[in-house]
Amino acid sequence: MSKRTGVLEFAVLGLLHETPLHGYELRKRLNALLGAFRAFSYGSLYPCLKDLLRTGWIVEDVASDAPAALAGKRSKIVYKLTAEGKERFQDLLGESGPSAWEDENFGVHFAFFGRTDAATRLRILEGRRSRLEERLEGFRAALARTRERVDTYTQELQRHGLESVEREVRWLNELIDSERQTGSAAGQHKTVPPRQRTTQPGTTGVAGSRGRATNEH
Amino acid sequence: MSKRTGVLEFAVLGLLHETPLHGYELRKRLNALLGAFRAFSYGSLYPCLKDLLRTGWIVEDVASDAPAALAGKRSKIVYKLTAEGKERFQDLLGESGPSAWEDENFGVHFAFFGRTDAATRLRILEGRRSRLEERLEGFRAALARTRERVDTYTQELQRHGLESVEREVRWLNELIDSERQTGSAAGQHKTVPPRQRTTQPGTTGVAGSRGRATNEH
DNA sequence: GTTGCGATGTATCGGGGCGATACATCGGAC
DNA sequence: GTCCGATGTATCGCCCCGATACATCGCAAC
Repeated sequence: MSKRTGVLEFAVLGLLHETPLHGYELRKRLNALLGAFRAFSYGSLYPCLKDLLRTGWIVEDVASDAPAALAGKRSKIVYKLTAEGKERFQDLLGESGPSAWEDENFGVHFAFFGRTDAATRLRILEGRRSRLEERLEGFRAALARTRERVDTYTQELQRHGLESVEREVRWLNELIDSERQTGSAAGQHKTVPPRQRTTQPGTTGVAGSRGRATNEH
Repeated sequence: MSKRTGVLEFAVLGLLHETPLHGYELRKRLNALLGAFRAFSYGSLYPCLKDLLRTGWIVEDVASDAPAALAGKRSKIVYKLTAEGKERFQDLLGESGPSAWEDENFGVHFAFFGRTDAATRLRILEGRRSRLEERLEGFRAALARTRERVDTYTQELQRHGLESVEREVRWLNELIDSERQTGSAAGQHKTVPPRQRTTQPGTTGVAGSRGRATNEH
């Protein structure tokens, strides 16, 4: 218990920040929130909720589902954020160091960009980009080193990975440009500008290695 | 122990199939072999080697590193494949069911395509593709469902993920076309045709969520 | 009207694999 | 002569996933 990287904690706190929820619904929103980035299972969620309960960031509430329902059975536990929990979430939102743009954490931070300070957003985006460029170097070096020494298909796999990261860098560049324009020029649009795709239609690159979820069972 | 999905076991067997290796070198090649697909640490490798030893797929050999070196210290344990290990590897190579194209396994199977039967290759590629197309449906549905209900940045994340999978499907399509041409027309080229990129230069999409490695520490 | 089934809902257990860590030796730079 | 980074072997804590087990609800089929 406890050490938990924080991504689950962060996401739960953020979701509960808007409205109290019970586990089942929470998980669905969680996996929608994080998109293809990653997906959590109950085996992670419930232990995490217990921790959050223990530390006092959230409290549970046996909801009278329908007001008219007779008391007794029909549990349905609703979790809601405490004042300390909100404070904690704000702290996490403010993070702009390397931990905010590492592989595991970037996705969540990005998902909550709507509630993040503009300067922090930009710093995270740029940190992420330089992280990926760093990795790109390593990839290119590895590709050059192993060329002619490994299987053709292995090379294809490496090239494939390389191009994915390249695409992700391009994606970040677009986002950074958007942020810069919005930030300096007009002062304050809602979140991100209309997003007129520059030229080529496909650019991104996150992709999920860890299992999609969506459909249970 | 034991239940091990098989990807590590598979990769180790395949690497050792070419030449005996010791742990350190094995890990480096492992992570080169799998490219951006995934990266294993010693915490996984050594326990796996123990299992393989136990089941008899491999044996260890205290290598006389340089022939002239005096015996005694300087351990350097070299692992080599047994006949049973080779057999096991062949069995794994022949797999063409769903397990061969699931997220966790597809990468390894692909990495060893050079030693895989052409028909099996095609079946795996096609299985993978339909798996991804299935997922695409879910994504699109989720995107439509959550639109206007979630954060702008969250939507961007979802779109990003969606496009990544779309790109991966295009990549698979190219590969499948290549396989088909090679297989029917000329009978037998070495592995994959010269790979003249059709039109647009960027297409792939695997990307790594789970940590790159390459640089230790 | 009851039978069945899929969605909603809560919860735990086993264990795979990662990150950190601890050592030890080697070759070369300074 | 010594410091440092690469080579090398190995373990431990623990996060998180997948599988699994229940229980209830609404609703459609028969």
